[in-house]
Amino acid sequence: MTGDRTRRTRAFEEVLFQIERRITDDGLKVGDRLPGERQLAEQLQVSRSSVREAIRVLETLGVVSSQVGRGPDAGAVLTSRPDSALTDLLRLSLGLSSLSLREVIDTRLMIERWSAEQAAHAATGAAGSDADAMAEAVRAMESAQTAEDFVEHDIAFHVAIAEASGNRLVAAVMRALRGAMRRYAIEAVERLGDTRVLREDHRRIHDAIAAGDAAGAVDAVTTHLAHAYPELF
Amino acid sequence: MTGDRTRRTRAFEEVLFQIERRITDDGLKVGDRLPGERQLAEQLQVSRSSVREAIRVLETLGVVSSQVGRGPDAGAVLTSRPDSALTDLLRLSLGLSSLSLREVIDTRLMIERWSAEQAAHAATGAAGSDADAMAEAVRAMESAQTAEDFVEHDIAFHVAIAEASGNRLVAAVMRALRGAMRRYAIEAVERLGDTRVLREDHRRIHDAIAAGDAAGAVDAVTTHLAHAYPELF
DNA sequence: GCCTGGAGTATGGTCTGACCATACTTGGTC
DNA sequence: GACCAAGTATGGTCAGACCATACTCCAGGC
Repeated sequence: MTGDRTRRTRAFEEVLFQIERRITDDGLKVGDRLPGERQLAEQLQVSRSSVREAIRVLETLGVVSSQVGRGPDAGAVLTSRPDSALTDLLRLSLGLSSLSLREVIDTRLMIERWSAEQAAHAATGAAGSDADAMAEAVRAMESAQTAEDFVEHDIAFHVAIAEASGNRLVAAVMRALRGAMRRYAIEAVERLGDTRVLREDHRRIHDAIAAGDAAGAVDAVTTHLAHAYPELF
Repeated sequence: MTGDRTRRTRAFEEVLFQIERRITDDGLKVGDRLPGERQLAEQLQVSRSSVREAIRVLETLGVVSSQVGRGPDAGAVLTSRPDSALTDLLRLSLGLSSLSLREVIDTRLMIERWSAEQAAHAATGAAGSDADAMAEAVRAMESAQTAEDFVEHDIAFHVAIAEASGNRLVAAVMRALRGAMRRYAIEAVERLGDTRVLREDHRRIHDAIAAGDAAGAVDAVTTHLAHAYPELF
């Protein structure tokens, strides 16, 4: 017989399960520390290597952050940085061609339209820091000299819109999308040469959001993405 | 001085980098195999533990799958299962309270509306298997006896919509969202008791998509989510 | 010639124990 | 009180061993 699908639970998976159980049952919060690797190994009756592999998984998922040395901040501390995990995931999926650029860009369009709409609705309230970030990015793009520089601030601008939506999950996905597409974006800007159209689009988006004009913001974003990816429309 | 932020790159991170370089440069595809752990360790001049930690990271990201034993399928094979990584990420973020249920549900609403619209547009073409999956899920929900059972088929139905959109990234996010929310969904169904309204909503969504009525599909989905989460509207 | 069963072997999974670099903690010295 | 050196707990890394698994190969029997 070949291809038996059942697989024994690996030791590090049991460690993962136990750590997650502690998080949910003991109500651990961001900032709390996990026991040291050696201590955890003894408690769970596994080797330190297995504990390390489990912690590596959690670190990959952005749930813990390991610090060497000694003191209150040393060891495995619970954090929350889902961005890098999402970014790595998308970048690798693109590299493996198991996702097409088209799919990523369509997703971006969906998020961006939604974020712009939400941000415009929220604009009447506070949202000061996000608005500042948008304005700052728009300004920085005016003086960008290289494509890398331009894209960096372009990313900051669009991420600021997503953050202004008030939804951290959507913002995290947006950051991941742009991070994974960074390389392609730089190439696209270099190919384009002139960024005047893009910069004008940014101003329109910013103005519409600041004015609380949701429909206008959605429209401006849609136009902008069409300019940025003419080959897909 | 305290809190120096610079950190030496760890050995397994170098391994990660090298593996990713091979994927992009050598054009490795899903199904291709990586060298064995021992061989990789020797090639990169690191210990096997470091190689293992790198592979564990890639496995967490759903990029490789490790099989023991010997033969063509043994070893670390490149795959593409971003779902579990996304699911774990969301579940842990919810457990750590670094994401609110509100944010997850709002994201779901965004995705679901978009997917329904796209699926309706695509309905004129083939999309046979997704339509089948939807119909099958609708049928199964009629005969579900327990809340667990109902939610299982409910998830299948909504995932089928996302898949019918034709965007694998959106579908993966949808699967992750529902997977991470499974527990809450079961509780919600138990609290609700009567699922007639939900089942009627599903039929409306299904009919609208099958008829290619995009606006109707979006509307039906919005109504459905309002029924499913009355406390958020 | 074909099938069958056992030996061989490459794979990941796990464990042990050691050593290193880091960074805080402690305590002594001036 | 300020400063510096020893102590120590932490993660990071390595080497080497052993196990379970699952395929490969080959000898033997039919």
